[in-house]
Amino acid sequence: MSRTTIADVAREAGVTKATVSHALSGNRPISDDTKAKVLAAVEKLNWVPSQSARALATQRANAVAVVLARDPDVIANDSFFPAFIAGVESVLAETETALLLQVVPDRDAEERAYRTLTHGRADGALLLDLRTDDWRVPFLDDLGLPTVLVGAYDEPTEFSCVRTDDATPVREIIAQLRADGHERIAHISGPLDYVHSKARAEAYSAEIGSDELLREGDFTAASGRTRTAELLALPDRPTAILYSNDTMAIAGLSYARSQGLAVPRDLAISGFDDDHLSAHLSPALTSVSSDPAARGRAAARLLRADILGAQPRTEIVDCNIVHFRESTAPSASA
Amino acid sequence: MSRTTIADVAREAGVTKATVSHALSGNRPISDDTKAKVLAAVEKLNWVPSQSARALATQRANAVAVVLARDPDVIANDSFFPAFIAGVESVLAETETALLLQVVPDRDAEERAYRTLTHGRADGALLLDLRTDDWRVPFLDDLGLPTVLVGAYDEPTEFSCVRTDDATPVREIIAQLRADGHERIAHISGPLDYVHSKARAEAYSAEIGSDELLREGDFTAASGRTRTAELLALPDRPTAILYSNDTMAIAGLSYARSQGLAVPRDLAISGFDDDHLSAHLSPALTSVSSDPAARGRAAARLLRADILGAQPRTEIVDCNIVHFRESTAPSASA
DNA sequence: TACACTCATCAAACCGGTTCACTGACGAAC
DNA sequence: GTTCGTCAGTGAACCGGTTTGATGAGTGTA
Repeated sequence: MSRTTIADVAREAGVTKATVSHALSGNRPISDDTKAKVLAAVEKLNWVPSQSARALATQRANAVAVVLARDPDVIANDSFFPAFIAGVESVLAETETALLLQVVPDRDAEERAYRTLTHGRADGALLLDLRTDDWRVPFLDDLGLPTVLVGAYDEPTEFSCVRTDDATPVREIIAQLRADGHERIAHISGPLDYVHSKARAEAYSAEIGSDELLREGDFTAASGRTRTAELLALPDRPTAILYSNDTMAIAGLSYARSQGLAVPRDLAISGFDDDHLSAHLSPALTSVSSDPAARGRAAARLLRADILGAQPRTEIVDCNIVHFRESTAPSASA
Repeated sequence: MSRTTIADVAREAGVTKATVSHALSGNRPISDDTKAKVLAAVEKLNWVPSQSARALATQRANAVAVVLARDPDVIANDSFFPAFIAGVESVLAETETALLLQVVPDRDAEERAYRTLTHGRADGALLLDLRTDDWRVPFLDDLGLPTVLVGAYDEPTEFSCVRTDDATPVREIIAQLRADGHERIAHISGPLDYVHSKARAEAYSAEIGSDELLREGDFTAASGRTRTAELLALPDRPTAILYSNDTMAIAGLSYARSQGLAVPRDLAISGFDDDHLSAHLSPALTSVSSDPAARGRAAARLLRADILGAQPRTEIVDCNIVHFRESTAPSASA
């Protein structure tokens, strides 16, 4: 089954390839008459233009890419990612743009991946898991690949950016905990070179006025457990812990319990990112839902605009909502 | 910055385009001497071949696709999908194959997506969320697109297939529950036109010998709650419920509790698919881990073989492990 | 010295679209 | 009746690779 090409359609309609192309794209005026003939031929032959030929001719891949340098395990346990992708897709679908996903093991592979992308595979990229002073930003700038940064990026940059306000929910949670009588409030952050971890940790430090009870985790359950153990072993242990994601919070909760502490009576716990199961735990986990789908939609729209040549701009998606649940309920003794 | 092409490399190395191509692909013998010159030129100019040009010339997109017709919400709450994708990627990365992800709203868009894919966008596809008598199977067969089915598919098919044995873990759980003294064991399934839901439900029915306590859910928390409520309202209510995924199980657990039932004392509960948080719930949820990453790897390998023209074959990934946890612990009263 | 036979390289065609410079026909203006 | 402008459509070049048939140099043989 040799596939039908635009030449077949042209022959069928009794016109040239150029006419077929113009009739369909509308780039040149074509009489309604021949336009109808072309459409009929397209229909009859069930023709679909070859994406690779079109990409070569137009220098447009009609695809955007997400390159992830994460460990497969981390991807699997991340509640942000799938929802974000779903949001991205909902926008891309409108323009028949495909989403290219690439997971790479190391920086070398990542550079190669981006290089290949720029050469006919994708028209733009979304940058996730931003680090402070991320090497990819100047690299992609160099490559000239339209890019949207997801997360805050403080260096000056030519790229569009989707940010959220992570400081406000942190302050809200701390305010509530204080109102409930907590004075020793700790924070277990994600890796501090991730911009979002850092933003949360800095909001915590600023509000509390000290880093004494700040510990750096890495978003895994194991680190949630270890850091929690450290904090609870302190002579003057915290009565509340704010975690930078739900996985660590739940691991912490389960450790605290194993030490005979009741949550929230002896220890208040809050997560971040609101995993879909968190509301169903017992105690239900206080967390911050951040509508990853909305951020995905915003990022996709910005990227589309960038590719079409619009000025880069920063969009703040105001989506963080604190859900206070049982795990931070005021203890009866307070 | 007009990108460098193979012609630039050829000029730099003092040879023709053809020689560059052969030197790199090894399709024709090229002297070590010129090969070295070519490589030096490639290095110097930092040349990366254009994927679109290559795709057009070779009729190979070097990409495979996953088209999802799911609701974005469902994607966001699915623990299977990200891990599966991660597994797929780990295999594709070896051959610089990209993964194309497309989320479509309806069947029309899905057909169009597949048509476009076959025309220069992708070399093959992975089919998820298989239904009994799925229209996509004959459709893709017609299109001639190499495809791997993920999940059982009972109709005769020319496609490769990655299956799992879902019946055994269901039987194991039921056996354990019976050993713990349960006699009224219910099952809340996923939509029964999904092959994996159906396989689980059929294993349940066969083992129990009756459909009296079988209810059809749809994998959402809401359905888990509703169906649980129905079962618990029965005059002779079940003392154990087997859910077809963890989300429904947790929703059911939380409903049962709201009705004053203790888990596992008054009601034993088991999930399926082992969400990463399930082990951390309290009570920790008995579930079946199914290693989605392993299935992703198997599917990607089969697809790669298919694209290269291998005979289609079915691979059974034996990955289902039942994790018995507190939610099905034998009640003290038993 | 002529012949066959490799081996390395070249030149051109090809993949399937898009785009641009050009042509021919027709109507309006002078 | 000639000239100009517009409009619809044509033909060829082009995008950047890969592939194939032809070419020429170099070696071995008769």
